Amino acid sequence: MNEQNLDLVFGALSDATRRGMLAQLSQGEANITALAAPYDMSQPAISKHLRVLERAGLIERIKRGREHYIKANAGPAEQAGGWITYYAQFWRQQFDAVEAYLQEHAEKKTPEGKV
Amino acid sequence: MNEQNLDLVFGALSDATRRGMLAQLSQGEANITALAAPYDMSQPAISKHLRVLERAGLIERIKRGREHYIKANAGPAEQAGGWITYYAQFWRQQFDAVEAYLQEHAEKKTPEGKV
DNA sequence: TTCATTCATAACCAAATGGTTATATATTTA
DNA sequence: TAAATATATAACCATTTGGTTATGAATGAA
Repeated sequence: MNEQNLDLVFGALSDATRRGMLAQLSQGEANITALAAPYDMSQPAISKHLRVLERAGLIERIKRGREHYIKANAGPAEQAGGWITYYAQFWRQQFDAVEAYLQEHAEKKTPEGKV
Repeated sequence: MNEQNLDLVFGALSDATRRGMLAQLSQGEANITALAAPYDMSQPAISKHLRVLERAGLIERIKRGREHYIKANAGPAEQAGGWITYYAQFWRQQFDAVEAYLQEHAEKKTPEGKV
């Protein structure tokens, strides 16, 4: 997964409506009408959100007659999650190291360990 | 972490420059000049990117004299990563279930298991 | 065949985003 | 004190984003 794909995936995840759709898809595939139901939004708006998710590779479309079924694709999300997990490890490590240092040098905000 | 915070975190992560800064911060805190160095971009543009990261809670600012040191904050990233991990589990599960079903019913693209 | 349903596309709009240049502020150095 | 450095802010601009209404195309049902 290159940088531009990460842009698309994180960008797609940065909207509550789209995350809601993905959450709904965790229950299994759904057609577009069903996906749209929870939102007070025009049908073309829904269509646009789905296109964003599709461009990011987070969903796939399967046409069955006049209905389009949507299913979520784990791969790109896992990649994006991997990016976070990898770096968060280092950030967490540094934070904990500073905490430990402060602990050792008793530079606590509540001295003597009392409240 | 509420929906709006997730918007901010994923939105902040959806730009390669900002991800690059966070990657750099995995090596430890840095001042803004150092963070800006790899990018062919004006100083105010860098300043804006940092503000986006800050609003998302992904970084913190520590002023030491005229220099502002930046350090990454693991918490919000971990939360966002948790969102992905949680749902990706279901999406992956469904995908694998379909794969297994197709396997069992021998509806493979390469019949008889041969190429 | 005709009507209803499902979905996509075009055209438009306001607001947000990501960049710029110019300028200001605070701090350090000479 | 004067100059240099580090950073922020204001004002501006083009593009993208997230919504709308209007319309069209494909499919299914009556």
